[in-house]
Amino acid sequence: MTKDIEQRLNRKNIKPTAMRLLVLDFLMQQNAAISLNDLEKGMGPSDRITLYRTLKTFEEKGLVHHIDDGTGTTKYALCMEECDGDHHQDLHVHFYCNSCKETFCLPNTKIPQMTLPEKFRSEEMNLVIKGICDRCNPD
Amino acid sequence: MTKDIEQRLNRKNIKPTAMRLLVLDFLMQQNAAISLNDLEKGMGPSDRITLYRTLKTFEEKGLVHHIDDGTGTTKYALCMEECDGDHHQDLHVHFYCNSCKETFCLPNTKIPQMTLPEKFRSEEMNLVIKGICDRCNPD
DNA sequence: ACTAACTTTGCAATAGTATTGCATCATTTT
DNA sequence: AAAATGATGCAATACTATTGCAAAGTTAGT
Repeated sequence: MTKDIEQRLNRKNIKPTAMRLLVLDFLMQQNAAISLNDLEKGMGPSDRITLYRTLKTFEEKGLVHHIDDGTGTTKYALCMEECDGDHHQDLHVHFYCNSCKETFCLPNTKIPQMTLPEKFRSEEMNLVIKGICDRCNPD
Repeated sequence: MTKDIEQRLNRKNIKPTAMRLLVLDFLMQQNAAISLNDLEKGMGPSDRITLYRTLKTFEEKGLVHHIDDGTGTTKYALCMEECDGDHHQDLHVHFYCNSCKETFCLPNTKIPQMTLPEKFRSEEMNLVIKGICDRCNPD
């Protein structure tokens, strides 16, 4: 079972250490984006800074992307497999639920094309929508 | 001259103290969004916390809105006059220039309507575009 | 297998932003 | 004029993010 986890690291040129296998495994079990704190609590006892750097490494290599959802706490989520690691702030929307306080990727909701004012050139975009997520919505 | 500044405060039900007049005056002179630090430096010697709370008050009353541009430092900018103070995370786009590191409101660039997945309900949206602003663009 | 070079990990420490508590001063109300 | 309310200033704190450095682990060359 660790095999696919290990391969996933290899495919991104990340040396598969024990720590990294554990972190990736944990990340793959999440359905919402998680903060460093969540990771620290969710994993067995492990050093916070190492976890921090593990996430950093994963991000540099294009395995995860971080989400700034406006809460002041950075969240992390796995990238799509095909993400190439450069501009993976990709074009999908992030959703923060005001009720359950979870942050989700909406991989199928893309940021629409937009015309900027004269001479502005866009390099990355970050769209966070806040509201009520599907599971918290009573309708 | 302070008259219109004072009136602007009054219109938003903000008691026009000396401090607040100064802060609003300063804000009106900016063409980019500013951080608490910018404000502190730009004003004469004044207490950082008071400035912080002044901005908070302005925000609650719908006079300014804050912008989370992903730099980790919250920026503030004046709202349009007609902003009613409730959902003033309005629908305009914010732009962060990777070159001059300034953050701007693009009041005429609105966030397009978008279809969310089933049962997701949107309450606010925050779109930050990063790139090169008009003044830094050589073209 | 052994050492050198490099990478990862863990602990300590620091930086910076955001935020609250409390006492003082000012302003408005009765 | 006293009481109540709001604003200000200082001190202190809470967090998140980040760096330095030394120890441990891994890889490569001989």
